Amino acid sequence: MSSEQDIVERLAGCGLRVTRARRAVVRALLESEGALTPAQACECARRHWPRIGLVTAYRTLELLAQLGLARRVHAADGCHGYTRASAGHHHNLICQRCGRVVEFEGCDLSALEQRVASETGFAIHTHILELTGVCPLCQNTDAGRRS
Amino acid sequence: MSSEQDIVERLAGCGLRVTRARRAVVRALLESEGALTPAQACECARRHWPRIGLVTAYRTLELLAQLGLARRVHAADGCHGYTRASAGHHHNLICQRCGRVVEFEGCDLSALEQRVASETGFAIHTHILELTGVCPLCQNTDAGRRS
DNA sequence: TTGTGTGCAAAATCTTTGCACTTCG
DNA sequence: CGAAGTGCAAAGATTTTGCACACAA
Repeated sequence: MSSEQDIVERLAGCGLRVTRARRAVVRALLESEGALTPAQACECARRHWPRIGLVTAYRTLELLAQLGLARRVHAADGCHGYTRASAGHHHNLICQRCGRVVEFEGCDLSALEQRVASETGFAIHTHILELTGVCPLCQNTDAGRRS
Repeated sequence: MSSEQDIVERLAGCGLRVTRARRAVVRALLESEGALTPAQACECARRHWPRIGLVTAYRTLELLAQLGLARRVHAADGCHGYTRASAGHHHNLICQRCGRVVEFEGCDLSALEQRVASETGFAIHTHILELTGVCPLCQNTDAGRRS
């Protein structure tokens, strides 16, 4: 997973400014175990930079997502959450009980993609893949308690 | 793909009423090649039942999704669209140019799921998978024209 | 006939935009 | 200093809710 330092360097490398507000959003994402909506990210970021506004949370999450430093989480109930993202091709594994998000890599869908491509005639470019289940902590906890 | 008749029977079988508004939304979904947002579904459904209101489109799509007769489409720009869904475990293949949605089946992720489960300790219950690419029609059309 | 389902209007949310002020580089 | 970035307030969308009426069963 990227560190705050990595992200700061990445921003600077793109000619983007490293502001307090952006740092605060980045920290919120790194600290959170689960996905954050813009409103939640704003709230968490305020711990680091109280003056941050909701609009900046929206803009910063969108920016981080474009840079590949954050990723939208597609849950059954919507896709308004963002989570930190490592460099490279990764996917998310989400705990349906506590919301924790863990990354994994090494999805090998090329065989599937080839089969579907030849069956449908589509040229397949990319995919969305997310696994959902129950994390070890929640398994050890009798049904339903939150982390 | 389910026919209108199948869907009607499914509704009736659940003790739900088969109203004109519901039929109109079902037809809108079946006629559309791509995913429909509630607003779009409402507009299309009006061709069959002009008095339908937007609220009913929301409620009906949600209802159909719960019955497994419709499915949310998770695109990069959001997940506010619904598409028709066949019975059983299927996934969507989406044309990034014209928006056409095609179903496919036979995703075999069990090996991947087992590997990730043992690496992370999660008990994996389900997954979201969508492929994105360019459909045959759009491939034959010089960049960018819509169907 | 009866109660589920509907449409409408209004409320509640969520998201984007415009603009003057800050602040990073 | 200069321009990118921010916060605020307001506008725009989207989604939900309350309620009287309609209409499948």
